[in-house]
Amino acid sequence: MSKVFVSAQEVAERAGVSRSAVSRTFTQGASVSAETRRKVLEAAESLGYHVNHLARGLMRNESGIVCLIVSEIGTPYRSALIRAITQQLQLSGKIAMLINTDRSDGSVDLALRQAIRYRADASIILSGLPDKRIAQLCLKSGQRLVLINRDDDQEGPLRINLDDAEAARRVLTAFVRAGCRNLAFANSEAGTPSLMARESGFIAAAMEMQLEVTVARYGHTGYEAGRVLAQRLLTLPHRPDAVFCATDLIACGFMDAARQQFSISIPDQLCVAGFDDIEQASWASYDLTTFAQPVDEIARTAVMWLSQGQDLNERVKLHAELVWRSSIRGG
Amino acid sequence: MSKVFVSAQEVAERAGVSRSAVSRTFTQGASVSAETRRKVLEAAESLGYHVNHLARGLMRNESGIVCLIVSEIGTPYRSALIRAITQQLQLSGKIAMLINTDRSDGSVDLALRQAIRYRADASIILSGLPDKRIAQLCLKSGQRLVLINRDDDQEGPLRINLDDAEAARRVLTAFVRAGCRNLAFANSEAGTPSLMARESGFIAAAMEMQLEVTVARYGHTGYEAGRVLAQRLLTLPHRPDAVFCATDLIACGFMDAARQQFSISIPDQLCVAGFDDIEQASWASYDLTTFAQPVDEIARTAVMWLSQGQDLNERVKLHAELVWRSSIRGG
DNA sequence: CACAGTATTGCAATGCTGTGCAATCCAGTT
DNA sequence: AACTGGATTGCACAGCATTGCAATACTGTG
Repeated sequence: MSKVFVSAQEVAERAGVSRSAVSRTFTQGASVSAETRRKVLEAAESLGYHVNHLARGLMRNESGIVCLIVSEIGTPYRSALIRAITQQLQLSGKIAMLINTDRSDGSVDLALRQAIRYRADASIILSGLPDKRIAQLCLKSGQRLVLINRDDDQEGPLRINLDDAEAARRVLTAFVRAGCRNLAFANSEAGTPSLMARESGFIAAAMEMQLEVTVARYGHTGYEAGRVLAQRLLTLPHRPDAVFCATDLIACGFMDAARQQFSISIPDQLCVAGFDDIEQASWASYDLTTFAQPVDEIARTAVMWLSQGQDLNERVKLHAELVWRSSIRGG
Repeated sequence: MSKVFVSAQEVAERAGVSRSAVSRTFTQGASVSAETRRKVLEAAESLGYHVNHLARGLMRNESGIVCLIVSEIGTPYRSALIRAITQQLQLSGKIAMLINTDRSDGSVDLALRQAIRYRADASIILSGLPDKRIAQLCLKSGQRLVLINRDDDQEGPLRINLDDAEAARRVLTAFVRAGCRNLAFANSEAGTPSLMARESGFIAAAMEMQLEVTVARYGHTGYEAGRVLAQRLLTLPHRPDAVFCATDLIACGFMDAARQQFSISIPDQLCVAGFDDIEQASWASYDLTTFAQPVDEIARTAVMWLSQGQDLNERVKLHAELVWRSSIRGG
């Protein structure tokens, strides 16, 4: 309980060198003789010395910390993304600070303030959008910002998005090829840009083929919403024979309700598509045709951008690959 | 790209006070007049000042950082626990650093070293066990350690575990009451203490009732393992009529394989129980009887212990509540 | 052996904040 | 008016590591 970390000073004394020598031993590319280095490392090892990154960050004006601002951490897609990002960050010598914004809604701003306090080199935002003023404050402080799947026209941050509309078009083609004419779109009420892009992309593609789409929206983006949406859409006079769900979680709920409460056989009587390719989509009970979020590519893109000095204010659109499974006929 | 954070010095100049006054304004319980406070806050707001937690941590010898050392972040149970812990940490004014140890295997030690470098006040370990020497180093530095679900006899850390054996006993009772006699246990090869405790607890309870248990182990703890285990156990001459799966993920895989490949009806021909109560266990396709990991209680216990000064070296056993659903007959 | 050139090393300043200590201010009291 | 006690305030040091600069050690060459 003494809380005594050993400092470079002590290592220096034990090794019989100056404090600078210790510092240089632990700094990439600094000039130290092999002999000094050996003595320092030995002393450090025996005392249990570790460079104090707080002090280093203070001095270098670069903490090595990257803030991950996330809501709904327990969700399959989010947690997969977190996994990928932390891995990439660690590979490039940085470390992730995780901020959970599930509580209130001003909390993204709170999170960004926290990021500033710890002098994070960057923040990666996977939940709501930050207030423009605070985002500017971050950028002005030299902190970089990455927005994932939340389209925004602010200048400065890197914005990574998927080709949602393109994906929606492909789903439509698949549905039509399977002989479906009675289309539906199952969405949540969250209204995030990527969800809305899937919805409007789907509707637009349908319109080109003279087809109509019944849209239903309900609650948060999750399994339960899928069940409720199934209740709504499958009790319509013209029952849909194909439904594109805005996310896999919604699709799972939808499929379960369709089978158990309406005894509908998938894909014979109803074709279903999802989005995200969460692990559960591949489970035998669902075997859902869906679009894979390129989580590793997203993570690589974000972290690479953080390491580069130039090219602020960029916009990247990544491709979501169709993963064909048995929830759509034909293929 | 200027990377210029505003410092207390600048705020002091703008407000026409000393730097100490600024510091005191942002320190709980320090003595500042209302007028000075007002001037400081105003200047701080207009300049966009935020206390530098790196410097504060350096000075106070208390960074406010808690390291979460986790493997398999994308897994439902793990991510739910991360969510609960980050929430609790934030409520008590701390912040989580997330370290992903999925890569190599010495990585828990690497992670702890990282924790020391950032002078984390504590580390919470949800993955492998740390080398004893390094754990000692952490404790000696005044860093606290929490081990969740990984029993270990080291002195110093808080160890939080569940009553796995007790749970196993209750499952057995339920199986017997449902008329099952041909018992099986489906485990992974991971061999973590909690998994093994469930296994041996189940076997011990069965033995008391003169029943035998067929044990199978395979691969990592996940859905795929469940499928393989089903292949093995359901092709035995004496096919089991009840199986206790070490985790819900295994149970989901097991159920899917049982139904689709063996056309077994659950719970009529086979009773299934799981452990963790992940979200998917409540999905209609599974509706799995299982034990709820008290994630919020775990998180509260851990964070509370971190805030208290005394009582190092403690051992806490929490209760996993049975969640009764339809995968076991009767109820 | 002298000298140029390079590799090491130590000094001291720097980054930012918290806090003990002494000085100062203010209000209230006799 | 002098004095007392408490609240504020500023000074200066501490905490830890990085790094420019100048001094020193070392290597090789003519």
